[in-house]
Amino acid sequence: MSLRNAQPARGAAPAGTVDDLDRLLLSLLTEDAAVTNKALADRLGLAESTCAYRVRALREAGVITGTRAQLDLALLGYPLQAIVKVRLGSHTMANVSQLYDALATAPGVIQAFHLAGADDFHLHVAVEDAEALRDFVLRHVTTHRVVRQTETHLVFEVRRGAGVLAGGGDRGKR
Amino acid sequence: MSLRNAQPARGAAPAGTVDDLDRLLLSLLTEDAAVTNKALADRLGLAESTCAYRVRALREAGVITGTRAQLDLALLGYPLQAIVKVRLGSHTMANVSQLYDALATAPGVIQAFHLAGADDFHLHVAVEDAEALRDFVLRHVTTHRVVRQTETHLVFEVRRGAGVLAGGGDRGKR
DNA sequence: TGTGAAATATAACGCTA
DNA sequence: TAGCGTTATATTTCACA
Repeated sequence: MSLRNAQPARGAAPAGTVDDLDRLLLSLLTEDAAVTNKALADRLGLAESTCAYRVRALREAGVITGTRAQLDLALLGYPLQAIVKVRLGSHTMANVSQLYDALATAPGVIQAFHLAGADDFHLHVAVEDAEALRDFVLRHVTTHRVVRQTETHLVFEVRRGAGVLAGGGDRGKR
Repeated sequence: MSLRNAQPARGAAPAGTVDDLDRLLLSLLTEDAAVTNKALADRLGLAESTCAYRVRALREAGVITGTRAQLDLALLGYPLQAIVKVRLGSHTMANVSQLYDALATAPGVIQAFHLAGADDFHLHVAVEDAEALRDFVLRHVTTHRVVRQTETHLVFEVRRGAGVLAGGGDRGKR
């Protein structure tokens, strides 16, 4: 079980299998990646060595891509968040990918979504105040010639969702 | 400087001040929260004790709200992502907050945005396939009576943005 | 799975500028 | 007051049995 075998074992899934225990583990790590291995092992009823082994395997398999610190943006002086919808006038490959690069690296952008549909991109941004928001759009979005239209919506609140591991193991059995 | 004083010092900002060094620190921790204190200190040219001190202070001040493991959703079996726009028919406080709770805890939801504008919520979801996406919308969104309309858009790609700390210290000087 | 050695983190201290 | 270096203690990690 689990993804210890990167080599195509018998009838296993291509990139290794993640079992329910792994899912529980991942679920706990997405809540708080700073938990000690001991605490993790205790909560799952595993030996510490086994627990550490599984976590390392998940990391090496690429399932865990990294761990990041979460910041309180308001405390940092960026209390205003918005979604900026971006529509292009031209959709050549070069245009799109170049703009995507520029948008994703613009200061204040938390996440950049490349979408199918009328909106090409959704930018989730955090800024100091309304003026900074206007500046952001004018400076980093509408300056690009390919951008035909933008629409900015205030974000009242963002919540982390339950994620794909919700339920703790009853999903993914298809 | 920095946020050692939670008490309202002279003309300082309410919750303490975050200086450029703190911002650099935070920037590194948002990239990889698993770095050792020693590595952090080395990279910033700080003494380990000082570095640990500042990180702890940032944590206690609430600037760092936690650390989370990032997962490769595709590897986990959820290769399809979408933005589900949700519009309500009624906007009473109770309706909105109750629905928000339900949406944010629905399995598959990565993030839930509560927005100003025509769309009340944007849900960023990850699912197994197109069928699961349809099921998600029918089961967890349109079932709620207050939901008047939904619109689902495929996500081609999501990128982490530069964040508010981009530039490493030249921002926030207003 | 359990164990033990090496590495690391934490907290407290005095000292300096 | 912020930073530094040191200490002692607790904890973690890693390789191996």
